[in-house]
Amino acid sequence: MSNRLRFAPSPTGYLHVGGARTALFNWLYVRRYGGQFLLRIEDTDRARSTEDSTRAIFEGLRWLGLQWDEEVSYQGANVARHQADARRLLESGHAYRDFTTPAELDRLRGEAEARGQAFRFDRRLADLPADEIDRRVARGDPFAIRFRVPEGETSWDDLVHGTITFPNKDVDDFVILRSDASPVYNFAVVSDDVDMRITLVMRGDDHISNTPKQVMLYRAMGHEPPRFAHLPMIHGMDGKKLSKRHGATAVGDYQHEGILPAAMCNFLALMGWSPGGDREIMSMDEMVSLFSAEGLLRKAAIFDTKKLEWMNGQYLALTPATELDPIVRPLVVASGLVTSAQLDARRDWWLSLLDLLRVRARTTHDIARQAATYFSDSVEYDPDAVAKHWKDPATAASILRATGDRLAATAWNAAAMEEALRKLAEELGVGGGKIFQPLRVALVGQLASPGIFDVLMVLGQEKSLARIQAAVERLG
RNA sequence: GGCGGUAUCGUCUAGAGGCCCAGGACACAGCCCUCUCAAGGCUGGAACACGGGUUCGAAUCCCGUUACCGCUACCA
Repeated sequence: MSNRLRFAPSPTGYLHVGGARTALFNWLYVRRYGGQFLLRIEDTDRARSTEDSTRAIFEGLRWLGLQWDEEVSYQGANVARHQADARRLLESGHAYRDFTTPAELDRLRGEAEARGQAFRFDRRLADLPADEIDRRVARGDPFAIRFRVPEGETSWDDLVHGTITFPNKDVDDFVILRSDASPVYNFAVVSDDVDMRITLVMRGDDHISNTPKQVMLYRAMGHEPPRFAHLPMIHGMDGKKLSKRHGATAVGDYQHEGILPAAMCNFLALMGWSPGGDREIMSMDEMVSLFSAEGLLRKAAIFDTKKLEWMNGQYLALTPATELDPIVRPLVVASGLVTSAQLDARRDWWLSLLDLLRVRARTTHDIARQAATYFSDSVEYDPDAVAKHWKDPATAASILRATGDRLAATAWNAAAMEEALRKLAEELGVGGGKIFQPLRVALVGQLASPGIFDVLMVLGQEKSLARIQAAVERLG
């Protein structure tokens, strides 16, 4: 039988990195072992669900490259089936009507707490004579439908944890259909997973305690439960569940901070899974072929953005300029210094600039930021750079004047220019840095840049000479 | 409280009884390379939660303790 896995987020926010990781593993599993990867939006909680977050989930998944098979399903559209399933459970005796009101339940819970005891729902509370039940139903009294948990114990063979067993006595008769006839989460999930013919449920391990309930529901409904794999949580740097306090937690945040989707997937894959050995940087294809359920980890991982950025830097260095172009281009165009058409007109030049910058950037924003000076007409001088390399204006001006003269008389190629400037340094009796550094400030205004001859080449003769001239004037 | 889950450097992890007085990566520090910054190379500090077993031998198996996390809702 072919594998059918699903990712089932509730649209109550954005696509969380934890959710993205879960989606990624479901996707990897299907890619590796074959089958379908499905998406189900769990929007039964009308009050908290929004279309915006549904859209954010789609966008996040698409950005990461996790395309789902078949049509998206919406849990909210399945309520009629949930109700029918509940009714069937009622008829078969696996469930019963409970007329206890929520207020009464609250009272009982409060009393138990006051006594220092754990509140347990007592089935006898709902144990009414049949004619009394009929009378109340006829009268229209509200009731919830509760599942009758059987004697014994419930266990399953978890793909990541091995066998997990729960004594049934530890699980209360839980509500499956509220008095307003809306289904409760644990029930809707089972009804939907049965309907979608899900074979493996891979989700966060915060659902482990829900699993015995779901397994019992499958059996009561006459179905074999699917397999389960409970993935570890992702925590923030303080070891607590990742939340807004930890800063960026939505995959969209990272997209906007200039992280590449491939880097994000690679990083996420390493939270809760390891290919074994020392493998770290892996393309999507490599991850697919390396993925295995055996490599799934049990321990919660802490999300370390420092390592994500490092990894992104690795990807930037690995990604050809032609692939970076569509990502970085909108960023530099947004700076207003250049138009997309102008970039097209000098495409080779633009790609070579990207090549220069990508190897020393950690995010695509770093690239865009550093690219700005190559488009602008004037140079913005960083005060620190000026203080360091133009410390003595007169000396700086004279060196720059000499540099400019020499460059003007040299063929505009890196090798020739390097030879000329090194010769100049020798004549002046100084090290190369004494020339290159002031020159760097004149050309880009910054302490750091790509190699100075690369900068000269990419800036071009006219612009370079003009900037040197401008620097000399400013210093003089 | 009850039940369940987890436990290797600050962080991500390798490790499936001897190869481990524990390896790699991020971060940190130092050095090298070098026109700067990255990248790269080298070096350093840094961990098997604790206590009992089992075994000739345990990070690896068992038990207990502790800590953390989750569930314990007519939330999802």
